[in-house]
Amino acid sequence: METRSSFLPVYYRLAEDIKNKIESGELKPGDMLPSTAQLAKKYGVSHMTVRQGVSLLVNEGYIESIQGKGSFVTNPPMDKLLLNFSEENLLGSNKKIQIKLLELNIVPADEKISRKLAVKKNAKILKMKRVLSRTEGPVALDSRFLPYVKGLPLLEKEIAYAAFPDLVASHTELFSVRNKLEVSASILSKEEAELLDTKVGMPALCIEQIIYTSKKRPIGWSKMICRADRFTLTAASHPL
Amino acid sequence: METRSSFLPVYYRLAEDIKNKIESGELKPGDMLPSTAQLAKKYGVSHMTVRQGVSLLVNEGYIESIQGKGSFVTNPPMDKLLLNFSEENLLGSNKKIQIKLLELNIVPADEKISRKLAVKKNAKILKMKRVLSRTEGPVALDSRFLPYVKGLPLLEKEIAYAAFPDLVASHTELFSVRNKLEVSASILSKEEAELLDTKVGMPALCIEQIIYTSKKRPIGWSKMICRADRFTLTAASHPL
DNA sequence: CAGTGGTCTAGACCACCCT
DNA sequence: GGGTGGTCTAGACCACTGG
Repeated sequence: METRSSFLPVYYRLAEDIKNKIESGELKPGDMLPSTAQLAKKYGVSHMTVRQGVSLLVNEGYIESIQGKGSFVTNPPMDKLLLNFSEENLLGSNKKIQIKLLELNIVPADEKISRKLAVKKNAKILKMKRVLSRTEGPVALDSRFLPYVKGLPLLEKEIAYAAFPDLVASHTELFSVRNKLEVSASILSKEEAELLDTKVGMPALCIEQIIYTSKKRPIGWSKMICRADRFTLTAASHPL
Repeated sequence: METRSSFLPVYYRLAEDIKNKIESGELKPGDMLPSTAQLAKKYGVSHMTVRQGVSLLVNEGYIESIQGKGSFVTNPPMDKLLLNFSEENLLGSNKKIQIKLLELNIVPADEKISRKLAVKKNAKILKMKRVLSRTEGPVALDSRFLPYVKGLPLLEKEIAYAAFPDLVASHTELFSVRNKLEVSASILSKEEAELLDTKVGMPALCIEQIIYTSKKRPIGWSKMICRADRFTLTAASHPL
């Protein structure tokens, strides 16, 4: 008749148990867990089930297991942070997003582009330039470059609204991929300031994105200039 | 006499096998994997071993498993990025790092600090201010604030050189767990420019860090102003 | 219903570390 | 050696999906 507290898997409860002991301070970083055999006995489950639970904690970064020695509580690395970067995120989840396409061209690769995209100089490059706005006004100015592939028409809607990685994937017909971000700061030029409806000399976050194929070939480059007064990047340590 | 290509676990080879099929395009995002039973038969291993291999791919973000339906190739999310932020990283791995402690004080919490650290106004706050330099000169100016705990002396060496999360943990004797970052851009003030050996009006990356206990209580706040011409943040999508 | 992934077992064996 | 984690099995049962 007792209402069981767990409709959850055993290995999961075991993991929660240990996690609680860590967060309450009963187990401190560096401490060794009971051996799998001991835990198996204590919880009345099999060796494999214990391992499944402990593995979960290893994946979550709470525990480090060392063969032949034991499993130890780690002090979770706080210098590894998860950064969420997408346009929805940037502009808020509202539908009050305005995107204006300023330019859409095929241009020859100049020095810088050919370096960034690892293509020959004067190779055909699809270039687009957009202004992203929220209700209160312009937030970011975005320039995107990708190798032009003939016979792959893109709808203007798609060009304007697709997230960069998706756009790159759809234009190049290559799958999956790596995304590398570089974040810097700059000061708005006259042209940038006008497009972003503010004054020259204001500070801006400058976010460069390079999209790679599975084997290191760059297939897309994007540079985003964000008004610092209207946008900040956030990141948080680990999943926990 | 044949040299076996695998001194690696079976589940690992199985995972690599599938991974290769994904990266070569043989398996596309959305495709369903063979069922665990089929894979078990094909590779001549047990159900559990197959699951171990597939789970690995799930953890790495290649596969999504749905109970009752199947396991499917995902198009890996490119908006989730891993950011590495530490002072070694910031200043390069060299030992040519110079850290100068400009200020070390106990100050009463002002409006802003009391908000950031969720303490009462005028609570005692340990404040320190540092300049971080590489060989070519100053890179960043760093201000750190944490609630003062009496009877916890800190060595000056420690104060100057410890990573912020470590410092916070050691001063509060709490196991800090969460680290939240906020990245913005600003323009150097006269004072900042002097300390960083450059001119007023230069752009700077502005990185705020807040350290939390396991249950959301803020126990440390740091604000770092980085010369944009000497430092950029980088992040990359997922593990792969 | 049959087919899928998810959990769990009881036991075997291996690889590694320490003493 | 004895203790640790890591791999693997053969089979049982459950939970969920879909026709």
